[in-house]
Amino acid sequence: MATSTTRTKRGKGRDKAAPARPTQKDIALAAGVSQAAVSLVLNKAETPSVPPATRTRILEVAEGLGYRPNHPARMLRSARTMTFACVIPDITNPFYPGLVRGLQAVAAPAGYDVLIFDTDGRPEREARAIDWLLQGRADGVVATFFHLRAPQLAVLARKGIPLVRLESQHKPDGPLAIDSVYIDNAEAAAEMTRLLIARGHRRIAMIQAEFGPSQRRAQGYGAVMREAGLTPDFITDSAYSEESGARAMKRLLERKGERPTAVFGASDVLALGAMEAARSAGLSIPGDIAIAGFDDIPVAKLLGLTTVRQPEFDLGALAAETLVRRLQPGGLEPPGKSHELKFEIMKRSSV
Amino acid sequence: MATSTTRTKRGKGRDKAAPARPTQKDIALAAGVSQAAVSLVLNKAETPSVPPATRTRILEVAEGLGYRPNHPARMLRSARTMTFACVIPDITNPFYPGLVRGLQAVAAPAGYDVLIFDTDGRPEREARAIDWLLQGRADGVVATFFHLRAPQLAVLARKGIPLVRLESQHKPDGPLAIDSVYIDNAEAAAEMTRLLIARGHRRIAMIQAEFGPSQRRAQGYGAVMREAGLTPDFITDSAYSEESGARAMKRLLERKGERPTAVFGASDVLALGAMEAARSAGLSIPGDIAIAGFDDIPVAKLLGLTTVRQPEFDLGALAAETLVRRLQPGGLEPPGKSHELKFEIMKRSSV
DNA sequence: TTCGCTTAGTTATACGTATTATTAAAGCAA
DNA sequence: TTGCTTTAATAATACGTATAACTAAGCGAA
Repeated sequence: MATSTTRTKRGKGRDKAAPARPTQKDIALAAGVSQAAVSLVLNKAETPSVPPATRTRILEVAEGLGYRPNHPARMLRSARTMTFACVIPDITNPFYPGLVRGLQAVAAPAGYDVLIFDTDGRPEREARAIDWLLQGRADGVVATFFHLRAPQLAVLARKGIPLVRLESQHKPDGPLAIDSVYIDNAEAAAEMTRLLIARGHRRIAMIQAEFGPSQRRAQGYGAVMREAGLTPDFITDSAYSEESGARAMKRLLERKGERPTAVFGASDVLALGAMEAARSAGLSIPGDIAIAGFDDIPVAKLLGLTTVRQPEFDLGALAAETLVRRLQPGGLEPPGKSHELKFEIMKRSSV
Repeated sequence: MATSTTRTKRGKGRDKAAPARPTQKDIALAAGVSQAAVSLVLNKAETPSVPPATRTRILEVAEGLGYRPNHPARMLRSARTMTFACVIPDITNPFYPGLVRGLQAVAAPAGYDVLIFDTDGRPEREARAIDWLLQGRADGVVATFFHLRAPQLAVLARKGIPLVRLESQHKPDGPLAIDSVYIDNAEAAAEMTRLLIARGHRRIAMIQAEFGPSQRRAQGYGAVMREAGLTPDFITDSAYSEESGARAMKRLLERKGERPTAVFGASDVLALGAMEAARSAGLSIPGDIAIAGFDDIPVAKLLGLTTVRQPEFDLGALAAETLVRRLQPGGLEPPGKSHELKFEIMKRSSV
C-alpha cells in the first residue's frame, strides 16, 4: 500500500483545518479548462473565444464550489484596491459619521469600500496615515488634516493617489490631484457672530480648539467683532470634545469681571460641553447666557442649539464623486479644484 | 543616435505620469544585491546571512528611495490582510462609533486596521457583507446581524475567518470559531421596567423596532409587566432611528383611550425621537410622560435620558481582543465562547 | 492544394513579496 | 590536496488573478 499522504493543499499549518477557499485553478480543474478561460468567463460579459456551453459549465462549477474572487490577488494584479480611505480626527464626533455615510453612498455603487482611519487630531497619527496610504491600501483618500500641510500631502498625489481634503476655506487650484470641498467657515462664523450681535449681545466669547477648522471660524468671528467695535474674547482648549468645551466654559465663568452674555463654540461638540457646564453652574440658556455652535450635528436639533449647518452628507458624497471621477480611466485631470457648498444658520432656542 | 525610448517602468497608461512606488527590486538594483536579500533585511531583525555592512546599505537605499511595502502583495503572499471588518447597521447611530473606537484601540497596537461595513439592518446587505468577507478582505470580523442566523454565518468560520458577534443574550458554545460579546438585554430591560413600575407607572408602553436586539429587550419588559399584573403595550416601528421613534410616539398619542404615563424606547435613538414627538405634542417630560431608553449614547446624558448603559467601548475592545487571540499562531481554539459584560441603569431626569 | 479565417481555447507572464533551497567562495583542518 | 564548514549571498518558487500572445483544428474559398 502506498503511503499517499493526501495533504490538504495550501496547508500552511497556520489555520487549523480551515478548508481553503477555491481558486480559479480549482474551477479550471473541475471544468476541464484552463485557468485563463475561467478568468475570462468570470470577468467578461462577452467572451468570443468561449462557446456558451463551456461558459455555462464554468459558471456552474464556480457556483457549485462557492467561488469568490480573492481580493488581495486582484488588488495586486490590477493595482487597484477598490477602497477609499477616510482619514478623520475621531469617528465619535457626530459630525463624521454623516460624512462617512455620504462617502459610502457614492463609493458603494461605484464598487469602492470605505476604510476609516482616526487620527485623534494628532500630528504623529496624521503622519502615520500618510505612511499607511503609501502602502497602497486605498485608491483614493478623503481626509481632514489638522497639522499636515500641502507639501507633506503632495507625496500622495505624486504617487497617483488622489486626495480630497475637507477644508475650511477656498484653496487655489494646484498642479496636483489634490481637491478640496468646503464651506466658507470664516463667513459662516461671521454670520453667526452678526446674529448674536443683532440679538443685542455685546460681550461674546468664542471657545476655540487648538488646531483644525477652529482657526478660520475664529477669524470670521474676530473680524465681525472688531467691525462692530467689540473686543474679541477667545478662550482656547485643546480638542474638539465635550470635556474641552466644558472646561473652557468653566474657565470663562471663573474669570473676574463681567461674564459674557453669549458664547460661540467653534464646534457643536464644544458648544454642548459649554451648555452642560453652564447648566451645572446654574445658568439658564439662553436667559443667562446664549450659546451657539458650529456643524449642526444631529443632537443640535434635539437640544435646540443654534448653530451653523454644514451639509456633511453632501460634503462626503461630493468628495467621493471627485475621487471616482479622478480614478476613471481618462477621468479628471489636474489641477486640483476647490468646491464650495453652502452653509445655513440654524436658529434655535439656545440664542 | 540611438532611439533610446526610456519608458517609465510599469507605465500601464492608466495613471498619468504617476511615478511608480519603488519596490524591493528597485532597492536590490540600487544596492547591488538580490530582491531576496532586501526582503530578508527589511523583515527580520537578525539576518545571519547578511553582514552588517550590506544590511545598512540596503536600509539606507530603502530609506533613500522612500520605500513602503506593498500591502496587497503582502496580503497575497502571507494570506493575511491585517484588517478587521466591523459590520454594523449604521455608523450614524451614536452607539457604534464608540464600539469602533474600542475595536481600534485594541486592533491598532496589534497591527490591524478596521474597515466599516454598514448594513442598514437589511437582510440583503447582511448577505452582501458575508459575500464580501469571503473574498478575503479581512482576517476577522466583529458584527451585528439583525437577520442572518448561525447557519448562514458558519461559512465564515469554516473558511477560517473568526467572527465575534455583538449579541443580546448568552449563546451556547459552538463547534466553530464564532464568539459573542453581550450584555443581558432581557435582564437589563426587565430592570428598567421594574424601575418604571417602582416610580408608580402602570401604563407603560414599549417602542420596538422590527428586528435586532429590540426583541430580547421586549421580552424582559414583557415578563416584568406580566409579573406585576400589568399589560405589556408594544408599539412597533421599522428601524432604530429618531424618525421611527417619533412616528411610534405619535401613533401612541393619537390612540383612543388612556395615554401611557411612561414609554420605554428599545434604544436611545428611538427614545430621543419619542421625546421630540412628546415635546412637540406639548407634553412635558417626565411630568406628563416619562421616557426611558437603552444604550446610553453620549447625548443621553446631555438630554437627561434615563437609560441602560452598554459599555460599547469595552464591548468593541473585548471583541477585538478575542479576534487577536484567535488569529495568533497557536492561539484560541474552538469552541466559540460567549462573553458577558455588565450593564448599568443610568437614572436621569426623564423618568 | 494552399491560404486564410474562425473557433476554442491554451501558454506564458506579470503584479510585489516571503521563503526555501541552492551555491559560490573563502577559510581551515587533516 | 581533499574535504568540511562558514559566510554571504542568489535563484527559484508560490500566492491568485488578469491579460497579451499564441496555437491547433476545422472549414471554406481561391
